[in-house]
Amino acid sequence: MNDADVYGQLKQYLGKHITVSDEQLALFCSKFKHKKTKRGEILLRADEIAPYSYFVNNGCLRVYMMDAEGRESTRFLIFENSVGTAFPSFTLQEPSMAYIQSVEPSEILYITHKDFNGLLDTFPGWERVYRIDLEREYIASIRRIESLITMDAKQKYNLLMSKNPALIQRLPSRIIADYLGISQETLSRLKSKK
Amino acid sequence: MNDADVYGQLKQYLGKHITVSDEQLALFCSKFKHKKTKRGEILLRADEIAPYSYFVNNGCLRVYMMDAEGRESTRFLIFENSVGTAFPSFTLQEPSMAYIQSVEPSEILYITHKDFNGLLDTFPGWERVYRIDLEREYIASIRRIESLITMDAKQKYNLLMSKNPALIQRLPSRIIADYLGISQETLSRLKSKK
DNA sequence: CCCCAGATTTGACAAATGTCAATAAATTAC
DNA sequence: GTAATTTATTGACATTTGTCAAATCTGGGG
Repeated sequence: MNDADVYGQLKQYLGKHITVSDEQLALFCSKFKHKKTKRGEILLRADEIAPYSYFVNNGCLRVYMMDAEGRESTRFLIFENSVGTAFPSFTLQEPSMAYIQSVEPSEILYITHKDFNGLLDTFPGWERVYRIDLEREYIASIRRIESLITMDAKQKYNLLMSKNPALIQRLPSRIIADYLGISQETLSRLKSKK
Repeated sequence: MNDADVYGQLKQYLGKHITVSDEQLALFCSKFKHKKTKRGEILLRADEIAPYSYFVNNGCLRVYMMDAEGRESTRFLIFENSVGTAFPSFTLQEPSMAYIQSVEPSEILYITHKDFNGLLDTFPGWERVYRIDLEREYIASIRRIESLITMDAKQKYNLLMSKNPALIQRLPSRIIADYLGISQETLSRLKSKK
């Protein structure tokens, strides 16, 4: 894939919801910069204000918290062809509770908060696309809350298996465990028993 | 409060974000119907498609799920001066996993899905107000996910106490417990110990 | 104002999950 | 390819939380 293609997936993502001219698309994409990350690279640290929102071309970003004892909890995962960041920090421009890490070597696009908000004011249809995306992500978070307040460890794991098996194959089980809010030992036992 | 005033809070809510003319406000409000509910009244049952989104003038609505054994889990609470519904069902117009119940005698406004979407297309500024509200609620849900995957029962209760003491005073502890995803007995013991 | 259904508390016990430590397996970096 | 490092598994045990049952409390409706 040459440099001219790095915006192809972003254009497709936008085109799924609205139809815009090629010049408009080019203008939209010009706000995004391109970057390749190494495995394990940290893109944001806690207490920093998230400057960017990311579109993942390939690879995976992980938004996670760390407690005083160094224990990590994965709040969110961002895979190919989706947008994400440390959402509260980016949106409110306040210090982040979370880190962002590239769990795989990834190829990503990123946009500043200022440019992001600028597009909302100036780019026709972008506020709608973003709003619909927000609805989708909010619904996903509601489903996750439901599973967290109603299910035990095995049920949560089985649900993830059925809804997102790719995630389980792809990520180390340590991350699966702290995404589900259980210990790695418990997860390991679930896998062998069931 | 007479009938002419039932839209006062909704107008204030809208006015917090954008400035609109009185006629526009009146048009906006005309899409909302007014209703008083009894304590315990069910507004939506699981498997129904949520027809309405609600603005609560006073009182409190509760969005909850019920498992096969009849155990309830509170997904969401909607207090005065805020908007809410069984969000996934209302937004996607698909059968709801959740019930909506009025936990107190309440006074509410409600709007159909069709009118809600109509306003997004026709009412200047409404998509923005709604989008910003979505961001706020999505952030709240992220915070809740964080507390669910990182905290034990006592920590979750203490957090709720510090962030939302009114909620604890106002609602029966059975509901507090299933909002936190713990049993009422565990909650009762936390309260006496700490 | 009283009664009663529902809510809360408490006790005894069971089950689920976490913690710590040791070992085994896998993956990365060189 | 191999050593070094991380990751995953397993065992033993502690802790938390859930479950069921009974007793007590409470507040809303008549």
